[in-house]
Amino acid sequence: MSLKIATWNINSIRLRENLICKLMSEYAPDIICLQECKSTVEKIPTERFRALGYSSWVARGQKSYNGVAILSKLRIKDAGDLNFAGLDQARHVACKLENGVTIHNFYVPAGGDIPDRDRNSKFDQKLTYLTDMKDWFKRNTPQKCILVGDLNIAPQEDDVWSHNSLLNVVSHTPIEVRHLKDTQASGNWCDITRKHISTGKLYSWWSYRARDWNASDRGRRLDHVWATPDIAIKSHSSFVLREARGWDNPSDHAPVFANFEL
DNA sequence: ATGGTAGGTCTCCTA
Repeated sequence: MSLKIATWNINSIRLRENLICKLMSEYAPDIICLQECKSTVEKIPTERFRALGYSSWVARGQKSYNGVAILSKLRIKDAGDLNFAGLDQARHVACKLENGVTIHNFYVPAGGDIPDRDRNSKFDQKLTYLTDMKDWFKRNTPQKCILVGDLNIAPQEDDVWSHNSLLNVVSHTPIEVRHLKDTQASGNWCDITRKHISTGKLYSWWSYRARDWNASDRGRRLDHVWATPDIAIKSHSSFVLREARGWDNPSDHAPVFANFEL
């Protein structure tokens, strides 16, 4: 069976209901993982999603901040969530499909502005969150798993518009990259996006603050699709839907897609 | 070197 999955930091699921429906109608992923829903679970508008075939869904939410959801055309069997760094925030939800594949959807803390864990508690929480992820996947060896989400780190030089300019900017600092790599290694995760698009600049986020995000193109690849080796060998293509950043009233993130033939 | 925009909500926090 083929499996097409998309991950998208939506920056308010209620404000962007139309854009999600557009993605569903025009690109028809089997599974859409959303982050920054900024909504309690009860207020998520699921009716139109259901009408478009996404009748199985799970979410974790809170008022104003964070929030994650998995909207699926395939029946979801089981769901759960993990709470890392003692934050008690809606930053993770997981589900198991009937074909035995598990999907993890993460929204890693952004980490504030100052890249120093002693001076900035949000940066400390981000690194602790990644360490807790690493420890959890070390203790619970993932198999037949796909991990997606806004991990808020652009690890490679080609994942940012300027490696040198961003070395001291939260999202691309060496200590964050090291933490992300350690997390990746702990679960034996394969970076699916870079498996298929191995060289060249690739971004999934462009700041709202740019005068012209498309012309200046100062992007970062903050959104990721990973898979365990048993699933990774069955992946065959990936893409970032850059055009979605230019849709009306857009999120500052573009959806990232991966295709599998399981 | 600085400030730029966006969303949610309860007047400022977070990204």
